[in-house]
Amino acid sequence: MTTEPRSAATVRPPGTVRPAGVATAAAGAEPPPAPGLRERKKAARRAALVDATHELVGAHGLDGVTVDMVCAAAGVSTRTFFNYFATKDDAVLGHAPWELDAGTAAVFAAGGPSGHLLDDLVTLLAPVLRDPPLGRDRMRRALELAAEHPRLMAHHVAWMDQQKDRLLDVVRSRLGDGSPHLVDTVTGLVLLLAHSTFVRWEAAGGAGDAEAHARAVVADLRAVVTA
Amino acid sequence: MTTEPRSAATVRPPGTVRPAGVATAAAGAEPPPAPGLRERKKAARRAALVDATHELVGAHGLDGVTVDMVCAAAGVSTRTFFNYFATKDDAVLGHAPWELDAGTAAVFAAGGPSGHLLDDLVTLLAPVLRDPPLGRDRMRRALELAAEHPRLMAHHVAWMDQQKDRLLDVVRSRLGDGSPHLVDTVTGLVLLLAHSTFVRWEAAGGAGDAEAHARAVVADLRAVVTA
DNA sequence: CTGCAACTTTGCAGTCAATGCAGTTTTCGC
DNA sequence: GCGAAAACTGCATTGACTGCAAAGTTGCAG
Repeated sequence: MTTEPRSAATVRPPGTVRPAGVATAAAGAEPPPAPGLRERKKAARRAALVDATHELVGAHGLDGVTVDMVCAAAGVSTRTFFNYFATKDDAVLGHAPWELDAGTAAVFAAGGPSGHLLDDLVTLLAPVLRDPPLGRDRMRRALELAAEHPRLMAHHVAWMDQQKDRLLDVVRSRLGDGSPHLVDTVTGLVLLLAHSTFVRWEAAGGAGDAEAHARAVVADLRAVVTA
Repeated sequence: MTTEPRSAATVRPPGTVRPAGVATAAAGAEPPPAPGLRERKKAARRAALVDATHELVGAHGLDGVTVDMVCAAAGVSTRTFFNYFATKDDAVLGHAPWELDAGTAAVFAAGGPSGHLLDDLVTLLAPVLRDPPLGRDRMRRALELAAEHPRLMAHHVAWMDQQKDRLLDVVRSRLGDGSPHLVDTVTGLVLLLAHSTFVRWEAAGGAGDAEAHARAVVADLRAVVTA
């Protein structure tokens, strides 16, 4: 590292804080295997880069910021930036790797928990929406920016589209291999669901439970389709 | 122009061919105002650029082709290329300006023709799907490429998302200003519809009527949502 | 706490997409 | 034909992004 560490994301020791509450209701849940220093540093850096980007964009506007500026601010080489993000815009949007909870996914694949496809989709997505990989605040800022800049929104949509594969697998296990088109359409529907939820959530100023917004979207969909 | 004209898209004189049939059922329809030379040349060039791009990509792969190569092949300056397409990928995808048929749009906005939102959406989109601005073949090739290259598909989705505004207006006039979220969700649904239709159409090898595929998608949606 | 293997970061050189500008050429409407 | 508007072109420049090989870190035995 070059000079001083970034303020924002200090590397905290492993199994400490735990967000104060709730043992996630459901079953099992082996304690997240306390990632090593390497992992934590990586996450911190990613977050720091996103933060630096957001600050600079706030100050100079989206196109007034160059990757080099961000790197300077975050104390990282340009080359490294691209080890973390494929694109400048990815940093703005805070796109980070994410996982579907394995347990929930299994339940979904088996046709549960409610048996209603759309409802179960919401259940499936809720955890990710509830705490996104980089935290709500960063996501919130990213969405605000996306709402302002069409290019970003487009990029975001595109990114979501690329995440489809993850979902495709799960949906396929639930629906079976018989109807590939159906699977595809459903997956698209999931994206729409996620997107609309984001938008509403953001429009509400980030208030309320993401899941609630998702349910509202589902209600709308039902109304429209059956009308 | 530098040397020789491109083979593919010759500039044809104005009010000639007319696709042999059907006076578009509905009312009025002033004959398309026979665009002047300028317009025709522009369209031809756009098409030529897309063709050149497709050929080169076929020969060298998506990333083996530079904008300069395309320009050389099409006999156009690099600078001009970017007067036609905002992006290299836009050329690959053959993104061109398009219009919603004013008459059909009006009918839709008024709640017609069938009164069922989804069905009417299909009716609304059918003309554009049926003859896309640059012709089916080019669209077909573009979709094939998009299916191969995730980046392109992403770009395409993003592009469609940017076209939303056009639709947003129409959907809003139909649904009223009361429920902005609903409008937004419906518009997303339209995109999903268009996209899924494309995909199926492409998967079918470009065979059959796009509208038929669209109706199939709608059927799937109904099944899923009401299940 | 030593040492090796695996993983990251970094600097550098290079490619190429994309844009602004200013001067020419082409088309339009009369 | 003729002037105005629109399109095309070359050029110079910026900045995103990549490959590579040389350091620097971390993980994990021994």
